[in-house]
Amino acid sequence: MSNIRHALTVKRSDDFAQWYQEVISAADMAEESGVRGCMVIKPWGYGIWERIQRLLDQRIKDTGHDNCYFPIFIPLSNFEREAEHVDGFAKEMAVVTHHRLIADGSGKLIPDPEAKLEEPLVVRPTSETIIGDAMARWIQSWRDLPLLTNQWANVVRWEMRTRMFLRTSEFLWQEGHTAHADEAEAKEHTLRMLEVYRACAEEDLALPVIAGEKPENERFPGAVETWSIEAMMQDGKALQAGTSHYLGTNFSEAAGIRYQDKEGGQQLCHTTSWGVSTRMIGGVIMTHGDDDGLRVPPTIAPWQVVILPMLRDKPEDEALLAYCEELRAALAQKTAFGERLRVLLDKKPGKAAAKRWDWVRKGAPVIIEVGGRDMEGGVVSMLRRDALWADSGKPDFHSPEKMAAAEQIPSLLEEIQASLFNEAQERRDRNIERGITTMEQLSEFYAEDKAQPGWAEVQWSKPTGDDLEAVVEQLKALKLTIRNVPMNGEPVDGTCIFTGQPAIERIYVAKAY
RNA sequence: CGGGAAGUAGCUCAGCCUGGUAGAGCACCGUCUUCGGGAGGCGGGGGCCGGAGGUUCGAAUCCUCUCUUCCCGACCA
Repeated sequence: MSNIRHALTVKRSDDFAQWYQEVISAADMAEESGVRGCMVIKPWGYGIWERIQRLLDQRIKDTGHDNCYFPIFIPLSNFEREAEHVDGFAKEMAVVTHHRLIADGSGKLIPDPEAKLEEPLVVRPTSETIIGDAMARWIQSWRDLPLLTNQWANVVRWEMRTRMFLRTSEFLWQEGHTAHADEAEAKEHTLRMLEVYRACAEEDLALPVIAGEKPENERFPGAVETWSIEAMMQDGKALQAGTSHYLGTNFSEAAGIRYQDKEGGQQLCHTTSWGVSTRMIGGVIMTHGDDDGLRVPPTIAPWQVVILPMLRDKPEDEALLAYCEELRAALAQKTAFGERLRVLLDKKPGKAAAKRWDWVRKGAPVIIEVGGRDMEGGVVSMLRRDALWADSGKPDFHSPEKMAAAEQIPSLLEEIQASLFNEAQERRDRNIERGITTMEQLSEFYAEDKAQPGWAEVQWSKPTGDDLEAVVEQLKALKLTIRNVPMNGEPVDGTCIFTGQPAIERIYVAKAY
């Protein structure tokens, strides 16, 4: 295996952080923008986001939500109404204070002091407050409930340390905001959307996740309950891939979101919010990427099948292109995952062998090369990106008959999707340690010399307030965080690893992004 | 935001210490030879050396400031 010449220069096992960056540039997904913490998302990266958007948007609509769009600028006073919320976001907000520039006399432009805004506007870091305002206007009676909305937008959080896709100052996301008549219904909805995220992550992105509730110290500012889906990356760290919040009446009180009930009384609404972002793409990279680049799950691959004719710049090319076009047209009629196949016949000049490696790095699920000899034999040379190498150390080409390939590919794509998911799930399960019952064992498990320890599932007594803070401090010393309390977790049968008291529930502990 | 490192061709970097206005490999363009494979020969294009000031006869090179990136930390729905 060691004689394989991989398509990337950095291996995961040598430097995971650098490998991650190389995948992004080698797969041509995104690049630096020159603006601190902001990236340019290139066609292949954005194409993956568009796929995620399309699939998730359908799931959101299927659960009764309507899309809308709210302003990117939020009046400062609007933001100030919910105290915890302000506290959580104040440190990382971009603020607009002027509406005009003026020449300073030395060829520079400066904000015009005469054009200072009466009230500063913050660039939205999230939209609970401004959507809460709208909800207060839109909701009059119990007949208006539940109010189920969603918006696709960009948000800005002035992050101190950024990483492409995982944490950028500006990122793209979807934020759902709903209002309900009572607590039970709002809580139920919070979990319904968590389940939507679980399904999206596992079925669309092939990311196995653990859904559960965040501990009190990890709650969204202003939330009563915060739930998350957590995925394990190949270096064993956890990635919070989506969150769903039950906000109680906190934002309703702040914005005056009230309705008249059937008895004629005024009631506060119970609201929820939930979001997933372009961060998901980072999760896809760190879950499915390998030493040859990205491997995109077929459901979210902009192109699922790429056909590369071995052009020679000679008259014979025409027949070869026609042969490839027949295959492309046949494939384009097929469906997989309930959608038409997305097939590219890559006619760009250049040798097929060189272009092949470009598509390997990008992670197109199926790559088909076609040369004159294939054409004579009525076959094609097919490569599975998720099973790239043969034992010989060379790319593992298969040679099905052309139309047979067209027949096989839909089920092959579904097989690839399942294979990527299973590989990730097995790796995750293999890297969850369930036998830890003391802090000593935990400390040993995460000792500095252990390369990729993964997660620990431990039992605890669910301390709150200062007691919880003490636990958080202990974990911090080991660079660990509590990820979540898994839903449907095993019953407890021991004592709390932190306090020694009888355990109440199980939690996942891990290093995290 | 603290500590460290770094910004020179599209990419990876050399040159900087010991100032004299730029180099390599890959990529790119042309051409020839190849042609079931990430090819080779020859020729060629491309850089105000991140930006701004300063020292100097002269700055990629020395000094100051600034911007950006990477690593570690703090912070982080």
